[in-house]
Amino acid sequence: MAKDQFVNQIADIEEDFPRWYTDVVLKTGLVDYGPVKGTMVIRPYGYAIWENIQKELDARFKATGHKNAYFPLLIPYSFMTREAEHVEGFAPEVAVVTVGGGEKLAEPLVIRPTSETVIGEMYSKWLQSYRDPPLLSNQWANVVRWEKTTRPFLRTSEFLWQEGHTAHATEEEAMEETMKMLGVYKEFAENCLAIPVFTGRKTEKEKFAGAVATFGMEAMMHDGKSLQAGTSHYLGQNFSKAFNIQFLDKDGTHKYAYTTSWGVSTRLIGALIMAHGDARGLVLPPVVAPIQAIVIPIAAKKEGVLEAAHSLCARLCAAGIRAETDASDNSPGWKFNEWEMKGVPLRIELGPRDIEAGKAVLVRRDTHEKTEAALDTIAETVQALLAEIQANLLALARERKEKRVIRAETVQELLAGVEGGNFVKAGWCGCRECEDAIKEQTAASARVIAENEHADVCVCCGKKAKHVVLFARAY
RNA sequence: CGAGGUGUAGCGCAGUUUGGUAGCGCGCUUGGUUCGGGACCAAGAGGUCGUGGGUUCAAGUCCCGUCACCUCGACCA
Repeated sequence: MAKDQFVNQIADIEEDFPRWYTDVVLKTGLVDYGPVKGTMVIRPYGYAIWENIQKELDARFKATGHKNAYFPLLIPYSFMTREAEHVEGFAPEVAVVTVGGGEKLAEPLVIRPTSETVIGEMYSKWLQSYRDPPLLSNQWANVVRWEKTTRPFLRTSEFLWQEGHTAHATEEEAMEETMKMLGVYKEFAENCLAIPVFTGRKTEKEKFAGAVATFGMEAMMHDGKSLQAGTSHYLGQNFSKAFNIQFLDKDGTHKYAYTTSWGVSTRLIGALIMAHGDARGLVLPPVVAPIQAIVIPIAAKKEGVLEAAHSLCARLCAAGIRAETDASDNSPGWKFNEWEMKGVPLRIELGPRDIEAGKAVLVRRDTHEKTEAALDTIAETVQALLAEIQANLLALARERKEKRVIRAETVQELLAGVEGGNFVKAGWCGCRECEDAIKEQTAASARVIAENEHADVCVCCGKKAKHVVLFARAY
């Protein structure tokens, strides 16, 4: 089969990955550009992925004791300035409302870039007694950050996310929460998105503005670059002091709480696309795929074919499978290509020959393997295949992740490594100068600090190494 | 913010060098034949050429400005 038979709609994934990405997100109907620079419209097919992500994550947040709430979009500008590092980090990219109801506002309002400040303000009211903590909230919301360069899902001026915010009585509990939620993210990424991730602490340079410590999960994309897929911050008492989040302890004294925040965004959809996509387009893991199985009637106008397709589809839906029938007038070949580009995990072909034989043809998106299945037991067969596809995608991503991590002893090796599309582990002395120098010479940044690993010397300055750091070029 | 590129029908593009009737492919509409890897025939609809100004008898085409988007880099969650 000729290669261009499949890919004439989108740029070559190996030749021009950025173009491939834009082609795919637009042509599969995930997203469209909004009328304002840097904004995106998340179209139904893309939003359905987000809804599936939300469903999975929300259940995990609730299982770990968090409750959903909603805090206001508009935040008094003065709130931003109460935490010194926070305002320094976010001031350059906030959107500010200065006029309301036709009149200039006495105090400008920030459109939230994140909600630590406004939630801190509320927590200071709600936290009174030592009996109150922990406060465990999550909100699903939009945030605005005035980005200079944008790409759909990866970096947009406005995006959707969840942000968890918690307040605890002790440092230990807050730290435990921070790590627990990082673990929740990691488990979700692997089991739902089929994306294995690297987790670990961020360097001072890379941490969240206002945090004591930031922990991140990093995912490897098709081109070997890294995407920060989620973060969990230990905020210490930075925000509790700035917003006076105190409680009266058993000993009769007021104590500042220890807070955390953690978030993942619609960027995860970008991660999904760039981690699993191939020459034909999207490859979506069944757990989050909007359509898990697409039924394609062959010779649909022949007596009984369309009816049989609809009834097969209804049977799958009844079994809890997200299935649809493509009853459009396009030719079967056109539909095969279209639904492959859209990343549907399983295609089911049903034609007159199949109906007569009481079977259907199943084609996997991940391996393109064709099998036949008896119509009587098709729901079970499909369920099993979807589970196999989910597992296979994770296995493939794991294999790539393991294969593409190398170790470097010199900056030259580090450079060669990232240029070859690898993540590179290297010793680091812990100083900012070396981190900056490495970034400058290799265009790679410190993604996370690797745990339980040892290196003798810093890859940059040759002094004694404090940590092993995972370096990569990043989105 | 720096460098490069692109704006012409819903989408993708040609036409701009050398100013002179607005084109092509896909898609769309109607009817018919098809259907197991992007089917075919016939007849149609659809464009103030991103935008503002200038030059000219005449501007998609030349000149100046401006806006938007894309890529790479810088900056940044």
